[in-house]
Amino acid sequence: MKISTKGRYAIRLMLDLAVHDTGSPVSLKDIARRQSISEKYLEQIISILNKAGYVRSMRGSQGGYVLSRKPEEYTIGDILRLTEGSLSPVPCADDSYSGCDKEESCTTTRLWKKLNDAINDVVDNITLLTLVEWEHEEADQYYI
Amino acid sequence: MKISTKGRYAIRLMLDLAVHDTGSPVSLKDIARRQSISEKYLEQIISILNKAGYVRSMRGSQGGYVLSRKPEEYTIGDILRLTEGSLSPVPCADDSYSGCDKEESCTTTRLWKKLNDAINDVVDNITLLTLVEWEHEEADQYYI
DNA sequence: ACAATTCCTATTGACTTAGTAGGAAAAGTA
DNA sequence: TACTTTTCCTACTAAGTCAATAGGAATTGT
Repeated sequence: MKISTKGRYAIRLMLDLAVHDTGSPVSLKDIARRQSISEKYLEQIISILNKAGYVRSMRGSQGGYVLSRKPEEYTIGDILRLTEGSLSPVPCADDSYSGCDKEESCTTTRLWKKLNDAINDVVDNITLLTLVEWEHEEADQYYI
Repeated sequence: MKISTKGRYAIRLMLDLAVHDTGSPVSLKDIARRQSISEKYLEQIISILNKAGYVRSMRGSQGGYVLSRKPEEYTIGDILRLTEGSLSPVPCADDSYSGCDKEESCTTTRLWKKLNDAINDVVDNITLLTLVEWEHEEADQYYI
């Protein structure tokens, strides 16, 4: 019942892009250094985000990545589902599931759907902007 | 982000015991047949529940298992944590975690803790009795 | 004695995870 | 043009997890 590093790093990557959004592209090298994550591994993760249109890339020297939308337009659920696949705790609680005849009794499915709803309720109501704001709150504490 | 068959089967196993609690022990063979799960695999799972004192066993002919407490005294969270380990979606959102210095920024930890709380809120407020009641509700629908 | 049952340990094939590795292609700069 | 920086793409791998299967020992009611 774990979210893998792929999903967790994707969140940190996107948050890093949101925080360092100055108009000019941000290189993976910088993100990797700031987040202490292998640049080579981040390459694979951002490639998923790139293909899905979540980020835009500029190749070559001085190249890098920028968010293609505003931070408030990405939910955490979007990012996690893209990188992790379905967040449903069991296959049969997934909306796109269609193989449950007698395998799971409906009683336990009802349980899993409740759990699924609770998870979605969190990740679909927190956006990248929320995380940026949280980060600022944290920083404020040092000055107040 | 999946609950494995071990945890799911454990829930179905305990629910089966709760539903078929007539005082006399229920054999794994019967449970395996009713739930369409390999008896050998169930052995391993119920062994965990047995060692934790969740069920009591009677060996030999006419042997089997009975719940050691009342259905309302088991939460789904108890059963899942026992069989699956921690339900926390990431290591650092776990209460017993103590290795996070700079690895994860506190911002994302705050996110994972929210998710963790949401998950626990569901599984710790549903008991075996709840599942039994749900099962009866389902059955009722055929007669009303 | 026998059958049914729990108990215990080992093994296995498939899959997933968390990267590492090497190099091609593109683009800005000297 | 040559060089450097950067993205892009594919392949590989060691370690671990999952979901069982397998075989047999110990116990107990009939």
